[in-house]
Amino acid sequence: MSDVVTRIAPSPTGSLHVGTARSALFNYLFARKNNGTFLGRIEDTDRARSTKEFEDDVLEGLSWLGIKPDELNRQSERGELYKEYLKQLLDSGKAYLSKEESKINPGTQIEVVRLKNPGSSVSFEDMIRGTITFDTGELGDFVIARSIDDPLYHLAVVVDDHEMAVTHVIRGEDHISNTPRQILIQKALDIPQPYYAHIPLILAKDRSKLSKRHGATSVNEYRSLGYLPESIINYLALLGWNPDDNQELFSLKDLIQAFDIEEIHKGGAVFDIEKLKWFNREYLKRLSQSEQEEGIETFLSPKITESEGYDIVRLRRVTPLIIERISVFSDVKILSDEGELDYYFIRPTYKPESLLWKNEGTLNDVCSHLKHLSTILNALSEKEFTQQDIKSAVWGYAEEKGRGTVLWPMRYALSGRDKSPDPFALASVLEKNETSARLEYAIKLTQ
RNA sequence: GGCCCCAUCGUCUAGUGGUUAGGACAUCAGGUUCUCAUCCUGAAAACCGGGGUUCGACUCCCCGUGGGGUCACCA
Repeated sequence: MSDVVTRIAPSPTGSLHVGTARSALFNYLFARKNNGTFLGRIEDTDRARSTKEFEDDVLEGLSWLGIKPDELNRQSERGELYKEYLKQLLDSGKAYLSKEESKINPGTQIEVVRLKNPGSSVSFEDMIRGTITFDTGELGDFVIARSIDDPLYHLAVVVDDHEMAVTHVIRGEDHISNTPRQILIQKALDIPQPYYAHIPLILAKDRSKLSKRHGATSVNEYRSLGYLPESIINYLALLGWNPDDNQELFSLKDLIQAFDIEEIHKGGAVFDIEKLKWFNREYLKRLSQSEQEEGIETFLSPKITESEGYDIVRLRRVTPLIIERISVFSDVKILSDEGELDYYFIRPTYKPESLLWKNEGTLNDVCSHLKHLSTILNALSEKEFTQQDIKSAVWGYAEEKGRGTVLWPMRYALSGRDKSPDPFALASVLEKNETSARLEYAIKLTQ
């Protein structure tokens, strides 16, 4: 086989769609697997709808995911090339100029270029689906350029894939019905046909093609929610492709190793955000402590970051506890908006009755428990104020008086919340001074 | 509607003629030091239907049914 060349050919008319990202990924994987080249080509022949902003968005998205093309081209810069091929087609009589009324601007006359369609039956070998046959009769003499200087998609694609020596066209299933047209152009130009592989579509929950109306579809949206590129890559790869074994976690390197284009499925796959979240959590756990801190900090509410008790040391201690409760960094925003993270940084206030375990017992009992706890904890040095040490110090007393009756008020005094991490973790994270201050506050409340 | 593609738990999937149809996510139940989360264990959950072929079909063939894609002077 000659050197493998694949390509991703997005049109910059929108933000990088997850489907485009997956097509790019499969092209990237196939190229790398075969020591080939992965090309990028901006398909901006529709100048009215293409923008520089979207182009940047798409390109940035791809490099963020780690699948940046080896080379990049823009169709808008290759006009001369298409013109040459168009002339060749015209000269050989395989295409012709046709004066007709514009469909876009009714009333005005334009001269489009149409391909003379022999109306033959066309078939091609799809690497994923096998032989696909079309009767091209119904296609008629379709338009391949608005004018000699203004090529349309099908012409540009065929010319570029040929000029760039693309060997494998790996693209979405929605292009299957475009393929016969492109083959017709290839035949008219007498240029060879690349290998085709049409990958299944990413579907929404209702099993239709995933589009904006179904919610977040662009890579950038997920990126700004704090999803990790590794998890998006991993998830997208497993949507429509699977290795032989039960392995689920794959780095890009692993994917190149394991990837086999023949194993890509034929049926579409529903995009399941829950599974994506699961992947994201797995990669979140594998992040370094400082990366975790940084991610958390960007989503913490101002109420917390601007509070007096907020500092980076506290954040550092608290990070593992937060990571345990989120699957995406943006969950931090949800949690902090709900006040679930306040107590790590801000001293809580609450009604004294809340300190009662299951609403039983008396405030008097609670007071004496808290006093005893305070004494025990004060006996510990700041260095000994670890989760383990605190637990061993308190455990005996809790066992003796009843775990709930002791632990609930202790935890509540530290968090002011019905739900929170356990009191030992809380105390060690808050450190000795803040812990005793909060206990003192609770003791006062109960007196 | 024409043409084309597809079809295993709710979802992603393993399976290539003989399996208790396996795994993961989600769900539910139980357990782990008070609550929450984590973690552990377990449970429920699928071969679209009908014909063939075959000693034997989830696996092969045909026909239905269902779903999807596409029918531009967009890409």
